[in-house]
This record gives sequence, structure tokens and C-alpha cells, in this order.
Amino acid sequence: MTDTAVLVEAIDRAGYRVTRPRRAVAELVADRDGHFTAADIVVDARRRRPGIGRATVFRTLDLLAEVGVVERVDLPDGEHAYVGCEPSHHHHVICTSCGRSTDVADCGMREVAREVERRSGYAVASHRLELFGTCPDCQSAGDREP
Amino acid sequence: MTDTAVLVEAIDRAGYRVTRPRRAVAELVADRDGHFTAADIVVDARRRRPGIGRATVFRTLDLLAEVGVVERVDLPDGEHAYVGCEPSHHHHVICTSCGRSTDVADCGMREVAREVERRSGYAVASHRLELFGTCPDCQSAGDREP
DNA sequence: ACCATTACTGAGACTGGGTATCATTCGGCC
DNA sequence: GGCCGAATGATACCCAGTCTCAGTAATGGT
Repeated sequence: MTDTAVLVEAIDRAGYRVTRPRRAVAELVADRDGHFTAADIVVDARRRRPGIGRATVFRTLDLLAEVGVVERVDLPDGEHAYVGCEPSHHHHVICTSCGRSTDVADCGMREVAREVERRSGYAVASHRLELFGTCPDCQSAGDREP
Repeated sequence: MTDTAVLVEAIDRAGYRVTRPRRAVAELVADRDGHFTAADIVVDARRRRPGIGRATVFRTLDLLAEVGVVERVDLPDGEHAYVGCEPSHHHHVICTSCGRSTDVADCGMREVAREVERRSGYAVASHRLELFGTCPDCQSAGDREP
């Protein structure tokens, strides 16, 4: 969960207008804990902020992603989702049990990429890494009631 | 590009029926060089093998993925695509210029995953890694005509 | 070679995510 | 307060992927 103000400020700082609908979407995103889909936010919006159009939700999520305070991830089942995050290069570990996600720094990916370049001859420009597993909370919960 | 026979045999070996439409899709997949989408194959099929239903193409691609001779990847733009590959754990480097892809072994991902576990407390169960860059051919082509 | 079983197929309807259009509104600067 | 263009929302639309179901054909047994 991120703070609404951070999201709004990122929009502002990037030179985009801070409008009522964008504020509303930012708030809904901030209230989310783990990963969420555009559809989730659309539902939230319909319930808690009627009057906000579907298209606007999609546009605002795109915007938040562009601004770097939210990132698109692909779940193992191929579904597109978003997670709130800090605007710097990093990856995500996603809990397959509760959906929460945590940012992690590069953790040696630089070396892996270099090794791949050496072996394949490719000039690696970017990569996408997503890790899936069980978060600490769900691990202890699982231990107690298996 | 993979050999049609390998694809067909994988289907057979897994206990599925080797039917005419499946053979046809396998052939179209084998003829593809880089990554391709389901839509690509649907188009190919309509042109070169009229009579094969859209649903069948999707079903067969799923099947090939399940059998492990083809893998689903997510392109940087979020598009779902497939690449032909050997049936073992590995990752892909995808050329953003020509679309060709190459398999690469783990290259130290084990260590990265362990490091992530240490830092985040998550029990990492699986990961998805895709690398994007320029393949050797496109690099030298780019050097010549920039 | 024939048959029976049943997995597989094709056509088309359907769903759901995402985008395009366009008249209207409203944020932000003067 | 007023202007102007960016942003909005309603809706139509598009495309990927799935479901349904009656018809078909690949296997395995004989």
C-alpha cells in the first residue's frame, strides 16, 4: 500500500493535470495492498466513486505506470496486473497465496544478464523478472494450519 | 525453428491423439522462426490450411505448451506470444529487432532467487525471466547500416 | 479390415479486457 | 473571472480467448 499523496504528486511532477477522477483512482490504488487488475479498480470505482468512467480508470492506470509509481506485472496465469512501487529499477516477489508483493533490488541480475550475453551473443537491453512464492505471513499461517 | 516431427512426437508421447489439424498447426509453428502469437498462427492457418478452426489453433497451442515444446512468453508490450523451445527449465532472450529468440540455461538465477529469499523472507517457488535485446545478426546489421 | 469408443474438431456465439471517438467539462494559468 | 487545451465519460467498438455442442475421426481391440 502506497500513500495517495505520493501517487498524486508523481502525476503533478510529471506535468500532468491533477484532476478529481485521477485523485479518486490514486486513492483506490493506494487502498489496495497486493497486486490488482484494472478490472478490480473499475469495480472499486463503480462502487465507491460512481461517475468515474471505465476508460478513465484504464487511462489513469497507464499514467501511473508511465510515471513509475505503479508497475505492470504478468501473473503466472498470464493475467495482467499492477502493483504499487517505488519509481526505481527493481523487481517484484509476489505471494501466490495472498497476492501481496514486495519490491526487491537487483540482487545480482546484472551478473546474470552479463552471463547471458556471453553465452548467447545477444546485447541484452532490458529484462523482466518476476518471482512467485509465499510471503513470510502466509508461511507461518501455513505452518499453523496446514 | 523446430522440426515438425519433434512437436508431433511430443504430443503423441504425452498420450494425446495425433490428428490432422494438430499436425497442421505443428507444421505452422515449426515454420515460424522467432516468437509468434496465437493470432499469427490463426492467420497462417486460414491462408495455408483452410478448414482449421480458430478454437483448434488455440487448443493446440495450449497443448504444445503443456507438452513443453513451446513456451508462452510475455513481450515487453504485454502481448502474449509463444516461442518454440526445448522441454527443460530455461529462459529466453528475445531479439527486439527481428523477434528471434534463443534459449538460455539458468545462468546463476538460482543464486539470485536465494538472495531474494534472504532479503525478502519470501519462500520463492518459481520465477519468470525474460531478457530482451539485440541478437548477433541484428547487431552486425545495425553496425553496417545505422 | 472393421467396429466401437471417445477424444477431438469446427462453427459460431459469447465474454471480458482494452481502445477509439467525440461532444462536453474542468484544471490551471493569466 | 475567463480562456484554452487537456482530461473526461458514455458508448461503440475491436480483438483475444473460451464455451458449447453436434458431428467426425483417431485409436485399440477383434
